[in-house]
Amino acid sequence: MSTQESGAARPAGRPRSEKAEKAIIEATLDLIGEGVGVAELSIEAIASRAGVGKTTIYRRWSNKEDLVVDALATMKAPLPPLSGTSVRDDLISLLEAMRSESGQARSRCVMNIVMSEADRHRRITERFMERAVEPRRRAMREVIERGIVTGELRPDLDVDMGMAIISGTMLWHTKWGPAGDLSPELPEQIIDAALAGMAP
Amino acid sequence: MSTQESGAARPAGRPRSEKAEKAIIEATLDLIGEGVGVAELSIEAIASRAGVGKTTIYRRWSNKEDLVVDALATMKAPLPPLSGTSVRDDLISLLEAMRSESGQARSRCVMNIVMSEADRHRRITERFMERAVEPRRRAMREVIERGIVTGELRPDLDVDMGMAIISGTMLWHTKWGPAGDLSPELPEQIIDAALAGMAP
Amino acid sequence: MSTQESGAARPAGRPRSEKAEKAIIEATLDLIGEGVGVAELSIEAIASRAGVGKTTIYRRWSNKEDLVVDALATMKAPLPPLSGTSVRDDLISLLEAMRSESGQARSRCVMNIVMSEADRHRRITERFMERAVEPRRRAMREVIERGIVTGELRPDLDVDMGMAIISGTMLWHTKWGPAGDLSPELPEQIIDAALAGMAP
Amino acid sequence: MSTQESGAARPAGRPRSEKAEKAIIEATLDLIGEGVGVAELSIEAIASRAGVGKTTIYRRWSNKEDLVVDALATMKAPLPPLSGTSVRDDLISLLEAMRSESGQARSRCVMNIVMSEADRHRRITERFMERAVEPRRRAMREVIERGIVTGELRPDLDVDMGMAIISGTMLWHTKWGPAGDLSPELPEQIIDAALAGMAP
DNA sequence: AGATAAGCGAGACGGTACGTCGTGTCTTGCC
DNA sequence: GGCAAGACACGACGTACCGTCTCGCTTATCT
Repeated sequence: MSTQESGAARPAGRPRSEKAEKAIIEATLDLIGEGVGVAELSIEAIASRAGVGKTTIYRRWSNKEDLVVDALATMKAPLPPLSGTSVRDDLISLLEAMRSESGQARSRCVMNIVMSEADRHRRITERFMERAVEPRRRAMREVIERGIVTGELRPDLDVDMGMAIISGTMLWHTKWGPAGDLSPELPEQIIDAALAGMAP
Repeated sequence: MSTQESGAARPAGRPRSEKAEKAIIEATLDLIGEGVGVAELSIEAIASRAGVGKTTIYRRWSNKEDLVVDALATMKAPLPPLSGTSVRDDLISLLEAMRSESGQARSRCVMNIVMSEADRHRRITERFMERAVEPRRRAMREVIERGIVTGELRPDLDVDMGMAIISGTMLWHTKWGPAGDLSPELPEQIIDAALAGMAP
Repeated sequence: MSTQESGAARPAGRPRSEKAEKAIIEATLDLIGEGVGVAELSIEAIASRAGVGKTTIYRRWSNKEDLVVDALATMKAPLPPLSGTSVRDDLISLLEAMRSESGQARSRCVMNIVMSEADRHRRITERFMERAVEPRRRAMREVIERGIVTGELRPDLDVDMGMAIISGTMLWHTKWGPAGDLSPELPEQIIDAALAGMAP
Repeated sequence: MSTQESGAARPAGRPRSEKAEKAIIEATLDLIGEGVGVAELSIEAIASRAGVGKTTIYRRWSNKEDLVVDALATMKAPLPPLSGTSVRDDLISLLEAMRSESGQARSRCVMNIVMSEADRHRRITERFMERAVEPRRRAMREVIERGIVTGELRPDLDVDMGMAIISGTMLWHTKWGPAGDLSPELPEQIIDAALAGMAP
């Protein structure tokens, strides 16, 4: 990596340490992954875990929300490859990606935060949705619309409602389903039940 | 009333004030209703709003979680009267009850807490589910099972999955749907979409 | 102990328990004797040690100061018998009484309180002086005045100043003298030194 | 002074504020000067009056006693200039200094505390004695020893007893004398009475 | 090479809330 | 009506973090 970007006007003085920045983000996600909520998340703990002074954090983010927004935004949505053989298979793949991700502590905690802070810290939710949820949403929409075209799904299907049914049912199981990890058969079961009302 | 209850040993000293207890619970729900999360919820603020000393709170609940558990548990589920004319009507009534409740700030905040604290404060969720969610769940199950008997629903319908679809889709709209209040037509739309896959 | 005093007009209801009263006073003096100052002296501790409810204390004394005043007032000044053979002997007897008393923890603590609360709780001091100090003062004054009459002391002696010298010197040794108990020879030494300036 | 002491390792981080330290000490003495005893002396009140956080106090002194010890230790003994013309004049000067000081509320309260906490908080007394009482004691001893050399005082005089008589008599008047301020003639009267027994 | 300037770890700062304890008052049921 | 027990509103305790502010360095660029 070049130490001299040609185009940008560089401010005087010592440049900010990228290493510190990464350590801070990582420490934040670490703590979140341990189930620490936004409120309990203490800047002091982040600083200490990142081996960094508090000033170094506050110099970059003016408050905790901003930091969390940026930290969560680094979580990307690893879209599964879709075989394209059938709508059913692709939808199952999408749900299976969600299911396996929900098995990881960090992802589950991030999801909790995103959902729980929806009211108090709207920006956290918004930014995260845009970066991490929207791509999946788009993928699911494409699959469904393709299904309508191919005749696998009813032509008068309300796409939004269809997506809501699939995602919502999955969400329901994640939050209220029997404790412990989700069964591997769940995506298939959900899709089959949902398709029953969508097939022509 | 007899001054001498035979069975229970009445403890010595001044009995605990029911008034104080109610004021504390009410103040807690008030603050929660203003969007204060469990973490930001300060015992000092509750005490002050309830016009009560902190000791009076700590005498009853040894920690914040216990208090919140009890406070949320007082939120009862006002089950709507079900006409019983058809499965469709009854399910719409159930969803409509949820929709109108989600319009109230306090209920919405309570729901947020219950969902967000699911990991950190499992007991909050458990107790609330048992007191407030389970009755509705039972009602919905009865409606669906009755529908199977009357032939309004497919005889081989997986009741649990059916409930997950309906509740989950509603939940989805509550959390991720277009901002602002839910449309009054939503319950009807959801039920119609869901029934499409459940009708015989 | 009779439960029925003949003469006094008796108020209705159960008479106050003399036993409780004594226990309270005794507990108070006990605690004071352990070096607990007026401020640290907790009504709760007194009640608990006396095996008495707090109400029983507050029914009799409206505040801590009143209780302490009464408690200290029960400490009497056991004036030593004065041989009367000589002024010197009598003065030594008086100081010796003070010396031996200062060896008892309770007396020493009481003295500390009386002296230290002089400003804050003037009534404590006043009442105690009147009951416990004044009699000794009077005794010493009589000895000195008798000495003037008998010619053992200078006829132009300022009696008040003489008393101040003797008592003050003793007080000084009590508070600032070498740590530990006062030497048995001290009274004699003080009186001899003081009489040097008082003899004719 | 060099800004770079070679030997001492300067601790990292922001140095402690001398201003805060002084404000705390001053607030403590202020409150003591208003007659607040050690027990009633609340750290919260000191912090508030000093415009300082409680932490800033606890960072320096782990308990109230330590703080009071340091606060009282800053009270210096402003020794009066001694003319040296005669033992009598010098002793009167010393007593006069004590008298005028006892007119100031703060000094009087400090004295009360030092005397009353002698048992409970021995360190308060010890440190204060060393810093504030010992210098005066030394001055008085020098005057008296000089008097013995010059022949103004008896050669066989017990110096310690002489000091006890003078200081003790003064102390007596301070505590038990007629209420209100001490008479301006008192020092002269005491010294004359005391010297009567010390002159050759 | 030296001056200038911002970033850095450390940690003190004025605050707020914590959960505990003791205050003086009150409210029970028993005596 | 006295009594013990103990709940009550209140306020100080000593602790933990907050977000801000100095410190003495270090690390860059610009003379």
